[in-house]
Amino acid sequence: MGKKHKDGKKQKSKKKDQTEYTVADLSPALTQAARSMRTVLSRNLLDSGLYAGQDGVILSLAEADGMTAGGLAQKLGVKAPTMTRTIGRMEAQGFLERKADADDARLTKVYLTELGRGSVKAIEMGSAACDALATQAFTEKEIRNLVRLLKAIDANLQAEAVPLDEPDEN
Amino acid sequence: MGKKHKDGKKQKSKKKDQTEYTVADLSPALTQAARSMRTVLSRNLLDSGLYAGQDGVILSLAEADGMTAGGLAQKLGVKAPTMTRTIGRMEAQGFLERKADADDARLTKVYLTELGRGSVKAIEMGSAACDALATQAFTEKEIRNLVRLLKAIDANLQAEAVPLDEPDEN
DNA sequence: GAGCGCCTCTTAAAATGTTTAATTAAAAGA
DNA sequence: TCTTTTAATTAAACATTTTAAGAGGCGCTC
Repeated sequence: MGKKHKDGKKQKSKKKDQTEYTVADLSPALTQAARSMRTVLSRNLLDSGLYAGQDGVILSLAEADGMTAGGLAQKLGVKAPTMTRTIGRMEAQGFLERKADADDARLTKVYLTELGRGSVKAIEMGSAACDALATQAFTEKEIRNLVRLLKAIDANLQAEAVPLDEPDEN
Repeated sequence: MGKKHKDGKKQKSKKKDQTEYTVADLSPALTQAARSMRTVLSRNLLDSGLYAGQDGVILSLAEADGMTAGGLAQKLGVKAPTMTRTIGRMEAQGFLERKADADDARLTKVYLTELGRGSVKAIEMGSAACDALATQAFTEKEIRNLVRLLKAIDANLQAEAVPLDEPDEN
């Protein structure tokens, strides 16, 4: 950018030397960090012919091949039609294939193809490169704590966002 | 066959009591946490008639009214046409208005309307509620460290993502 | 075993968000 | 004056997501 940043452009609420973050800084910081990571991840994924959002499907299947479409949707936090569309696109790209379940014909099970299985390593490498880049100069302890807190945030929010079993009558 | 090593030689994701997270767990955890937060934030924002992504514009203008369209785009990490579109939608909704700069007619400066100014508090409250929900049972120190690390991640990724001055031919 | 309800997935329609490329307008400089 | 650069917008294209509605199959009850 051609602009010059002045040093003391604004000191809204933080000490100039301490950076006293509060809980109010969390959502913007999390949003921004996730956006930056998605940008870098997308760039890495493009080399495999994948779009952002598809890598989660591949990795989930690499861990448990033959998941149902609904299971994938739930695991990745999207609605069923979204997953149908994503799966359809990825099937057209040759990364995976659908097979009807033998026992229950309502279920659509999703399996990785050879191409899909071959892309797992590329995805993991791209993801690892992104993670390494993001955590430059972090200690292992910081990384462990960071992941732990992120997972706790997710659990806290999902507990509120999805009141799963609201037992009315049992 | 599709499964990975089943006996825990690395216990990367199978152990639940130890939670030995590694750097490889970062991007999925960050992605998931940001998705959950966006979901909750969107729900809170809908009460104000705002969509996700618009709150950043309001808050930026609340801090510095009269920013240019380009400045908003840069601050929020989107391209100029995206910001033009977002501003246009929000202007139609009555949250802000555009005015040409008096000195430089190329610049479009953006100002909050009364409606926009009135929504600032609602946004901040919704954001604060989301943050509080997300950080249940967190200590203040954990929160400070978390925000600090998230900002560091963003800085690390942006430093790589935007190789600003790239003198290609000289 | 026929009908009814429920579950799973898919299709359809609509809205948002994003990008690149091209266009318009205005300032800056030679 | 003429050329170049800058800022914003428009246009075209595509990805992602959602809700609502439809199609098909399973299980249970009578």
